[in-house]
Amino acid sequence: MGASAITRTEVDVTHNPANVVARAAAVLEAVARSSAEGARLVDLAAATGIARPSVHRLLQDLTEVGYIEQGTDRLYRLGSGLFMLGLNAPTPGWDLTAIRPIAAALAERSEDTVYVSVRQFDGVHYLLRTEGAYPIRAQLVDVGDTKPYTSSYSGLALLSTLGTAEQDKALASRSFDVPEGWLGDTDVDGLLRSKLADVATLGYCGGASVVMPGVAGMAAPVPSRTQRPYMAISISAVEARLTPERMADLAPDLLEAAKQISLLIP
Amino acid sequence: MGASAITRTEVDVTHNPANVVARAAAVLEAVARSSAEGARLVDLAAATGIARPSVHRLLQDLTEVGYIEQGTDRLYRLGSGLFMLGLNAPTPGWDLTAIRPIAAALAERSEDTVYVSVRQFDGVHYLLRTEGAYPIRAQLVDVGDTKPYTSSYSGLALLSTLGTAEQDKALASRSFDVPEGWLGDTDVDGLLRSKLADVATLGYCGGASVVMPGVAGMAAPVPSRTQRPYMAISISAVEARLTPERMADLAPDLLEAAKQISLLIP
DNA sequence: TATTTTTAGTCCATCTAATGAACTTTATGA
DNA sequence: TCATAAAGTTCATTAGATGGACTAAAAATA
Repeated sequence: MGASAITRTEVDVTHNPANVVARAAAVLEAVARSSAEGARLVDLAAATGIARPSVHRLLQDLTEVGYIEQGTDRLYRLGSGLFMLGLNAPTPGWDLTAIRPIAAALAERSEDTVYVSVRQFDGVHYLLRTEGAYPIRAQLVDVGDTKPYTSSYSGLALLSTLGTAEQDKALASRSFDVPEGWLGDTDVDGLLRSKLADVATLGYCGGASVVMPGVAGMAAPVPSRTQRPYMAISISAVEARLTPERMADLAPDLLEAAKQISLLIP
Repeated sequence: MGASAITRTEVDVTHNPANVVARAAAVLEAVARSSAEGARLVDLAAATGIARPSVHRLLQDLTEVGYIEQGTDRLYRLGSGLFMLGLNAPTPGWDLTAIRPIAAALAERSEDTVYVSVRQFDGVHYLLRTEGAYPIRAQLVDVGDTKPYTSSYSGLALLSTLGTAEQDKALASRSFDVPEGWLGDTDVDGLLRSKLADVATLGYCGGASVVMPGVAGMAAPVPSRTQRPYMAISISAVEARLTPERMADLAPDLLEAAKQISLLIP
């Protein structure tokens, strides 16, 4: 080694530039993965492994084109420009042929109806249904339907993964088809919020006769490797069959099915 | 000019590097603007003003992250990665759950189908539809569809708020699905321009059997507090029900609905 | 089928714009 | 008030983006 020379370090390995598009995408997806409340700059830097100043400038550039928005709380969120692009983008080919057997197994195990659904705009879009062996079924939704979050446990499971702003909005505009006076003076808002909390603590939520008299259900969000959860799996049955005990009994199977599906989706 | 010297050109003004994120976004939006069939490389280069090789590499990078897909026909389309991001992105300010009741009230009043749509790139994107009580309906568009400006009165209402350059462009490329010879020797260009003028003078435009035989419609742009109008509300019905008299009768309700919606959007 | 025309994709010298360490500013909270 | 942490800014360095020129591969035409 040259004993002479100045203290000049051998090489500057600090820089690590790479494909800017890939870096910007990494930042976008880090934001998408973050809590719906928004993401902090430091966390995005940590998540992507990109230096803070670089992340900061990427976020600025992305803000300029409307793909990122920054709140007064300084947190970064996805921007509505992405929504507009997303409207024109094709839906990913969910591999339903691979997902269906998992749902079918759960339907066989539970003997009731299993739904798989995805979050779409401001509601739940049902992708598939598999019937269990039990002959009495409540046919509340069809495959292809899109329903408000508050109209099903699937919806609540998905809503629980969103920010408080979205939750407040969904609860404020809640509307499920219940007979006048059915719920009496129940604190529906509080009830629904407790269901949302259940998802956080138990990984699923469930109940009976809230959405519709005589109908019970339980649902869990399906984790995603790349995004905030956007898919849910649920079991729907007549009230008598989904007692709290039975729900606790089925919960491990529901969560296991969700986990299996998570391996098949982006 | 320097008589001496070699043929070396004075300066190389060819390069025009700029914010990569902005360029990638420009390419994405050029693809989004293109026909759903896909976009050709040359056209994207022309649309964005970026050199073909650069567009090509940007497309490659965007493909790598799933924001662009290329078919075997070599055409470039938006990728499903954008759909996934769009899922987590906020809708651009407008709150459909608040707008829907207003549309529903107009549908109830008119007994026919009411659409709410937004301007998107070079067309009209339908956000919601509420059916009226009248049983005979023309189902021309679905929610989620994006149609050219010239294919509906909603489109004309939105187009009227744009510059003459955009209007000329839209009218030049007009294409609606009418039977061969349906319009005879009508001056379609003049007719459409008169509809655009109607919006300026009356606040709405309407007519029958231009877009499609037997179908009539009327539409008004929804004012925006912060930008040029980007949303429209329209009534669609079979021709017999939307006579000029009835349109004049319904116009105040249409404009009132537009005004109410304008209070709910940015 | 051969020939032309058009478009997609590749290569590479140039040099801009992206990068991150170091620094300043702003917010949070004790 | 001061301390701490995060946001945001600056700037020398240089890696990677850029587009002209070229080649390859389709379409289009004869």
